Formats: sequence, structure tokens, C-alpha cells
Amino acid sequence: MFRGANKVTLDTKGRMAVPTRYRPRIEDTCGGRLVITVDRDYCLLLYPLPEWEDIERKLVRLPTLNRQARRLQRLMIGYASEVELDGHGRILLPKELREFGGLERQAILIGQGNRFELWDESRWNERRDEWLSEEASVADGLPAELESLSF
Amino acid sequence: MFRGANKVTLDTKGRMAVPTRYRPRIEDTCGGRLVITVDRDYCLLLYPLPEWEDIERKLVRLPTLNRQARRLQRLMIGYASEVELDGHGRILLPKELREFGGLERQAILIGQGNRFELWDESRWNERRDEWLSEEASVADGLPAELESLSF
DNA sequence: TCGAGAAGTGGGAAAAAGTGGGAAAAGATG
DNA sequence: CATCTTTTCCCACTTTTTCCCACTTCTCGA
Repeated sequence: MFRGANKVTLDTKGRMAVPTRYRPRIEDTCGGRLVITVDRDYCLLLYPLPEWEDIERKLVRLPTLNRQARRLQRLMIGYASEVELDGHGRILLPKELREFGGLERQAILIGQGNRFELWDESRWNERRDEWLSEEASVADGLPAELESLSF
Repeated sequence: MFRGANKVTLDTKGRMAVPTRYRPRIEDTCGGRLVITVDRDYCLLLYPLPEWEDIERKLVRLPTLNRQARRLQRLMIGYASEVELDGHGRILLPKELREFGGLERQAILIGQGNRFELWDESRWNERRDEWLSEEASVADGLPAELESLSF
């Protein structure tokens, strides 16, 4: 499981160092090959290649005539790019994806189980604080799974 | 069960000594491995690793396309970091989490059953006094679980 | 009140990780 | 086909992290 938040910096060439503690896992599961794509919240998603392939299979099986499904396919498959760790454990983020995510110099890499999310740092902080302040007030209208959760 | 409030200090490197009376329990249940994450009240939560893994399993099973669920995952899994007691019974709090919790030098560690909460001391004192003054006025409109509690 | 041991705190130095940038290779353009 | 731009690979420097040691403070018993 990937978890945890890491500040990362993109250099002028758009490279990002993957935090070392994730590297062994990434080397093992996919020989350093990741797939990056977009999320509807304007962040990027990073999957180890085999994980991505599972998701891609699910996506292509969705009904082609459903508009929602079609959008999801276009965005997720359309932007998916394969990248590879270089000799220093960095990946090069394609320019299109950097632009999509509004990624400048400072970014946050968020572990999310089988994948990572990559956010522009200031955007992440804004969104996070929005979520935290909303959550309290909407807490009553939760789906059943959430109502019964206790930590 | 962890209980009690302890003043703790963070040093300049962000390390915090775990009070000795909790150490045997922590060594036994998880070999000194804890997971720290965030809470919506801007404090941190500390779980023994196995306890955390239970929670994480619940979280990842939530539906990915549900917005509320997604937020919860992003925050809780996204910030969850594994730490380990060093030779002197200290843990190193990741910078991202220290920033989130506004933790400077003085903090309060609160035992909460299967986990701890860690608060910046001054923030804790403010919030505590807020709760105490609010409680009296809202005490009538309690959810069912609370209505029926007796101490 | 003193002393001994345990707990808490600080900080130095080695090792590891992160960062920047030059130059060769590959690719695009007219 | 020549030239200009982009990409890739590699080297070197800087910063951060980790590990370990030493000092201070506190506690408890004599």
C-alpha cells in the first residue's frame, strides 16, 4: 500500500524525484515503469504499469454509448503516459500533464493505496482546507458505508 | 487502552519522546511501529500499525467515485506515515504532518483507547475551552447514540 | 539532602537522498 | 540535407536524513 504525503519539487525540465521509500516497491512490481494520467479534480494519477493495465481493461469494457463512460475513457486513457525512473529515481512528467495539473515547482505526492496522486502544492492545500471545513457541515448526509464507520 | 494527557516537546528536528508508560504496550503490539495521520480538527492521530491496517482496509473498500469517500481516503490514507521508535523511544514526525497540525515545540499527547491524538498545546487549550463553553448550550439536541449514554 | 539510575534532550558526523546542469544523441523543421 | 530544438544520459554538488553519543533533568530511595 502506498500512503503518506511527500513534498516534491519539479526541476526546470519537469523531472520529479520519487521518494526513496517507495522505490523498492516500484522496482519490484513494475521495474520502475509507471503510468500517469489525469483526474477530474485536476490532479495527476500515477499507477504502477500492471495496476494501470487492470484499470484500462475495466475502462474499455464500459458501454461506449454512455456519455459519462465515454468521458472517463477519453480523459483517463487519452492522457495516460508511460514513464520510467531514471538512474536517480526521477520521472519526467510530460508537459501536457504538467499543464493539466497546474504543476509548477512545488508539488505534493499523495499515496493512495495502489496509486499516487500528484497535486500542485498550493492547490492541494486549498482543496484540503475546503474539504475539512465542508465535511463537518455535510457530515449528516453520508452514504450508508460512511455513517457506520468508526476509527 | 491508551488514556491520559501528556505534555511532550518536539525538538528542532521534529522528534517527540513517547512517554515511557506507553512504550511496553507499543513494543508488544507492533514492535514500535506506529502510523500517524491527520484528523479534521487539525490534530494528528497515532495508531499502532495493526490497528491502522484495520482502518485502512475499511477505507480502501469505499466506492472510489463517491466524493465524500474520496475525500476521506485522500486525507486519511494520503497523510498516513509509518514511523518507528528510535533507540531512545522517540518518533520523528514528518514535516508535512507537523505543518498540518501546527506543531511547534510544545504539544499534548492524548490517549484515546486504540490511538493517540497529538495537538499543538495552545491549540488544544483553546479548543478544549470552546467545547466546554459550547456544550452546555447544545446539550439538548443530541444524536440517538448520545442521548442514551450514561456514565 | 544527597546520590544513583532512568528518562529526556540536544547535537555532531557520516551516509543517503535530492537537485541542477552540461553535453551527447535523437528528433523536428525548413 | 543542414540546422535548430528537444530529449536523454550522466556527473557533480548541496541538502536532508539517520545514527549514535553525551549531557541535562527528573525521580526515588537511602
